[in-house]
Amino acid sequence: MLKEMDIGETLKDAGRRPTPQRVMILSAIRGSGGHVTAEEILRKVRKEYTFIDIATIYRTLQLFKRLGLVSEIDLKQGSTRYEIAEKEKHHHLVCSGCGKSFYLDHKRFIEPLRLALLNDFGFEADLEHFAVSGLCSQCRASGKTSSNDSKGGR
Amino acid sequence: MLKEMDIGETLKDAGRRPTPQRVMILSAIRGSGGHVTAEEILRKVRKEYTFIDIATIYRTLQLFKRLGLVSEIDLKQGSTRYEIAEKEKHHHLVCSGCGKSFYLDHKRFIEPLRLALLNDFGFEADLEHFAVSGLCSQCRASGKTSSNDSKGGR
DNA sequence: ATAGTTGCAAAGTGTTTGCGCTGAG
DNA sequence: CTCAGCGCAAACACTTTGCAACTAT
Repeated sequence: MLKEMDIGETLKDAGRRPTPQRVMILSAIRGSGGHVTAEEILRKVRKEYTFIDIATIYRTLQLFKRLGLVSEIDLKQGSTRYEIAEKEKHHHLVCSGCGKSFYLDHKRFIEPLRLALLNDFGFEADLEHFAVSGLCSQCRASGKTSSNDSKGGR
Repeated sequence: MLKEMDIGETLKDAGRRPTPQRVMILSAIRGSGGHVTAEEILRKVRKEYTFIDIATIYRTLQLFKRLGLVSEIDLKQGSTRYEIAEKEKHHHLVCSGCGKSFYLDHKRFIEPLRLALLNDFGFEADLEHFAVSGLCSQCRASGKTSSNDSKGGR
């Protein structure tokens, strides 16, 4: 459970300033309970502070990424998403029916694959953070098909 | 071994014309021995026919995709790549050191994951075609680090 | 004629950059 | 003072779209 305080520390340690914008951006991500796009962060922060610009969001996200505060996920939904970095490696199942995403434990599901690739090919897979799309059980039950034609939605 | 002929059949069956552009685009992909970007196809085809436009490439790629002639891969390297569609499902290992990519068999490596997700979560993963980035054995041997900072390169 | 196809130019996304102004150290 | 950080506008890379001309049937 990181608290607001941390951002100050982390930023100062890196010789950066904990500006209001940065604090707002971080809490916007925190308050979203998941992974958000830059655009979504922009909208959230604008409720508090109208003048924030998308460039600031992107610059801040890059900074946060470098500092290990957030991590990036590409859910293949057009734009990159960001979430608060956690110590435990994990991935996402993204339902193309309802858009929801689910936590996928690394050790149990992904590590075996990583090891297999390493053993069989000597390939050191970078499975830091990725997303598997598909249909969640609910959507399957309600008879949706994997109408995942990408582009367009939203 | 599909031959040039097939494109004619496939297109005609779909009520489309096997135009020179389309033939050239398909053989450009074939002749690339792997997965290519739209831009790369453009360059290849232009050697034969200077006036081809990138829009035609994209339109044709969409058409080919719909007809099942090519499949799309997002190697996360900026632009989408395309390759000749094969019957056997497979994926790619993409080395972030040398850029090379390697074939990854579906049944052996990915199907187990798919089944696990289905059993454990009832999640029907759409693991059609994806790419795992990392370092190939050669690059590991030659001491490269996973300097995969994405964006920017080229 | 009719419908499919093309080149060209323009528009669209999502993201990044240049720049001058501001404000903390 | 000095440099990080900001908002703004413009640039960027990749992809899509509108349109008028063209072409096989």
